[in-house]
Amino acid sequence: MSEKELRRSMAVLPIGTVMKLTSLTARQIRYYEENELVFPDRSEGNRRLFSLNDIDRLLEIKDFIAEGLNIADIKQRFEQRKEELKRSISDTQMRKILREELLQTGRLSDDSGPAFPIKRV
DNA sequence: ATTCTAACA
DNA sequence: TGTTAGTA
Repeated sequence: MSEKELRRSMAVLPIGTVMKLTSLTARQIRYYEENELVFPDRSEGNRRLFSLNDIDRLLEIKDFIAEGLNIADIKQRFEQRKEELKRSISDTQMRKILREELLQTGRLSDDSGPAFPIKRV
């Protein structure tokens, strides 16, 4: 995972900050957590801590609600996206395996090397 | 001052 | 969803 992604997934924001950033009430934010739409961490004092990804997640939830979707609907959308991501990752790994296989066959040029062929003596 | 849980005139 | 009480 990249350094950038790690920062986005760091849970450091208290609910008050999240309220300002999302224009959601504390009640709504806690309610969405109750229904497993978001999963903030907890501090030692049992305070909720949100990450930037959580913020994005909450903003998406806000849009879905505005479009008239209920909690169950939103859950499904997120699960659908989850499956799509799995499928995407499978493809990536598939391509990787396929590429390596073609490289061994000596057909494809290795793009991780020089942009031009190296002359052999 | 903030946030948390639980509950509802 | 709002609001309020009693805490931590």
